[in-house]
Amino acid sequence: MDSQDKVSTGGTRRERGIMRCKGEILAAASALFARQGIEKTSMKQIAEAADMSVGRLYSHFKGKEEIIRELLESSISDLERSADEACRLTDAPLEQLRCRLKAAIEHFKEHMDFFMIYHNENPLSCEGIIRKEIERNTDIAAKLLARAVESGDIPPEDPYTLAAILIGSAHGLLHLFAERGNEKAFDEIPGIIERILMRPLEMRRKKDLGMEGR
Amino acid sequence: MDSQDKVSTGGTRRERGIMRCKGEILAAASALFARQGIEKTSMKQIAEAADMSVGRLYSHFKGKEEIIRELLESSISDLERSADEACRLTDAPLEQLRCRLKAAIEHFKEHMDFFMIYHNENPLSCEGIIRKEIERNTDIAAKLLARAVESGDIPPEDPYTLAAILIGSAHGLLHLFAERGNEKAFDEIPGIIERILMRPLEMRRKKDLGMEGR
Amino acid sequence: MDSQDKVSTGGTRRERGIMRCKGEILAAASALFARQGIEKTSMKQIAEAADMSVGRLYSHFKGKEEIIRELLESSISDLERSADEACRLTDAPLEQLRCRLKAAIEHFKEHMDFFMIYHNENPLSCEGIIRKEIERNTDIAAKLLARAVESGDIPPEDPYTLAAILIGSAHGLLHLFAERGNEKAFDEIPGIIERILMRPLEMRRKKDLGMEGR
Amino acid sequence: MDSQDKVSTGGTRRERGIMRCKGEILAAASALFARQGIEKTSMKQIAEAADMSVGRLYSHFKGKEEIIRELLESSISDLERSADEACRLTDAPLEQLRCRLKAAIEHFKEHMDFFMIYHNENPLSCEGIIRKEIERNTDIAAKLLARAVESGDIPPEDPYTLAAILIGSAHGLLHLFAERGNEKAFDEIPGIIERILMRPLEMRRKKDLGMEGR
DNA sequence: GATGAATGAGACTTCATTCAT
DNA sequence: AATGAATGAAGTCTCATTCAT
Repeated sequence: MDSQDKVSTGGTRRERGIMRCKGEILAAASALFARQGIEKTSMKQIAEAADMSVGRLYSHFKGKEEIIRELLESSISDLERSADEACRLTDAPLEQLRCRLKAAIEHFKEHMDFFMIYHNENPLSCEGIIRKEIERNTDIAAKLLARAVESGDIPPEDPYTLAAILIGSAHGLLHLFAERGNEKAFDEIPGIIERILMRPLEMRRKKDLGMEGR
Repeated sequence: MDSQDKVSTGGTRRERGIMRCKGEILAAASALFARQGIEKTSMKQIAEAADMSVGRLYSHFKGKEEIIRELLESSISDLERSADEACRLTDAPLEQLRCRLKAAIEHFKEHMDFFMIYHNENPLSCEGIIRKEIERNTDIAAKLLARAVESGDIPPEDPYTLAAILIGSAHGLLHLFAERGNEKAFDEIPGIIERILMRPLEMRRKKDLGMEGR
Repeated sequence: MDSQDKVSTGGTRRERGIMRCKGEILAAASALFARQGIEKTSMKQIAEAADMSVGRLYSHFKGKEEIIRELLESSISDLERSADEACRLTDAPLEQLRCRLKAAIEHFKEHMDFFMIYHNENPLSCEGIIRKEIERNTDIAAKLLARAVESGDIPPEDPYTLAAILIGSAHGLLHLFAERGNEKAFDEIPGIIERILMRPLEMRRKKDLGMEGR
Repeated sequence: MDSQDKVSTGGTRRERGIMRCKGEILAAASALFARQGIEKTSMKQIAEAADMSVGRLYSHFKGKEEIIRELLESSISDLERSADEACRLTDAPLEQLRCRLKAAIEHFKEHMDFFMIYHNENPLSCEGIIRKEIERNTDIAAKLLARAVESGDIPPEDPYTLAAILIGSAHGLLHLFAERGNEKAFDEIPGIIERILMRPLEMRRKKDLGMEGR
């Protein structure tokens, strides 16, 4: 369901061929970037990994920069789509946040190459695409949290602060488990965050309410 | 009290000149690394920023690699020293953790260049120095948290999980405030973490105890 | 029949193009090395002499070291092949020695660039390739001389001593004639060595035998 | 008795100091050149080996080139002086040749550093000083041999040819023994050359005379 | 369009030489 | 005169990009 798999749908046969080719390039680049970093990966290496000539890379992309940008943008848009789809079934802000978090973590688990790039690469590289995505994510989370504050689900904390803590915690746990080579543990992250972060927040609000009720 | 300022003490006049020069190189490199990343910074740029010839860099450092290593190692050891000194006055594990966190954040605030490098650079670069430091910090925090669990200060959660959340949250908040160019807000981070993470943890434990007490 | 001329046989058109290119690089390098020495020849000079860009050199060779090694090794192996082929028709050790000497001298005459490198270059350079070749040649000559001693063709001198004298004399004469720019005189060297060195040696043996015969 | 030891004679105290200093530089350079080659030896290395600053090298020599030239010239002039002195006691050309050869070999044995430089270094380097010395030596030997031919001591061969063989043989043997690390064997070289080269030459002449006598 | 050899700018590094102290 | 830090030219090598086939 991600960009590399999208190659076989729509367009003429030629267009599909082109998309397949672009997909192969991006897949090869992704694997190399994840393993050895973007800067240390040369166009020749990408061409060899994608089993094609260097020249063909330039038929499909303007240059290395564009490969990086397109890879990051498509990966990020896949990630966003996953998150967006995951929270369609509910309107409750905290529920949406939980769904988005779970979807994002699942996505990383399924796309470890992207995870490695996203977590290891300098977020300033390639015009700050990664940095912008982090900001964007924080924004979305903060808006949901603002609604949760308004509706009294959680105490009146600054939503951006809460978002930063939430996302930072998730990153920290992903890092910890990835370091240990224990990607299966990714599944536990939503539960951990629920127990350590979300429930206490909600509890605090309920307790306050209970006290107010007297 | 950090490596760049240590320039003016001890040694002959010539030695002090040498140390000043090394300091100037490291300062110039630090600023460039922070702004544009390590890989994108050339020896020529460092030399120009430090207002000297390229050759002089090689009188003081074996090569680019050594500049990076020395900069990171001295910065990290400064950071560690700050943290170690900050927690000397207490034995209580949670108190030590709070002190270390506060010291680290203050250190980052005082050394924004290092902060940018530490937070943006690929943690695998330069033999994984940054990665090791993150692991080391997680280790220290986890050990303190383990003691806190044992002594019943916090509920029996996995200490590494808690450490990852704590440090991840701090990173997230640092990132948020740095993004906004609001470094003054760094000071609020310990309070935020106290309120959102630490107190609920401790409360949960006390409530449990209270319930047990019945 | 030597490496530079082997260009036009076998392979696809492209492969032949590549071999031609390698050949041109080796030819240009050979001429420069002969004229001004290996160390004093830069990659830029080689590229200019071969009428190509510096980068192209690195498409065909890993670096300068490899150009030197490949040039020396192929030249030396050509020399050895010439010598080996020249002595196939006889089994008599002294006859083989004469054939090898003649072939080597003819080879040098045909490949003056290689001769200059072989005779002028520091024999320790490039992992001692030249030094090893000299040793190897001395070994071969010494073994043939040992057989000649055993079979009574020459008096019982130490074969390595004789080999060193033989090869040293040849080198001395090559040097003398090369210095004078008189490469045609190379042809006379086998005759000279025959008259001054070989015949007296054989004569001595025969005289001894004659005396024994009484 | 060579240039390095000459420092303590003549001139004012200052001049002697300067000469001592030059001698130390040349001695240090000589050792380094012998061990690792001229090109691979840097001015800094020479200064360190001579236990002085780089700047001082330039007080005594115009540059690296001049150190090389002066070292080679003084070493060569020592060698020549040894040879010249050795043949003062006789007028017979062949006897003079024998004395010169013996003196040269002894000189090499006593000054292995110079021997290594003389035998390994590219004879074209430094304006061809080594090459000129070889030519000069060949000239001297050839002139003595010409006299020997004239006076009927040896048969009427071309004296330059004989000289090249003689010197080439000596070089070959020096090489052989040096390679084996057996410098003591240098002493045997005059005897070997006598037996293998000189005596047969003289014998041939005598035999011819004897035959003529009938 | 596809190929991959070729280009050439630019990175890192070394070192002979200079010069302020 | 002595020092050795500083200079900067020059060398080796890499790699994104181009272009003839």
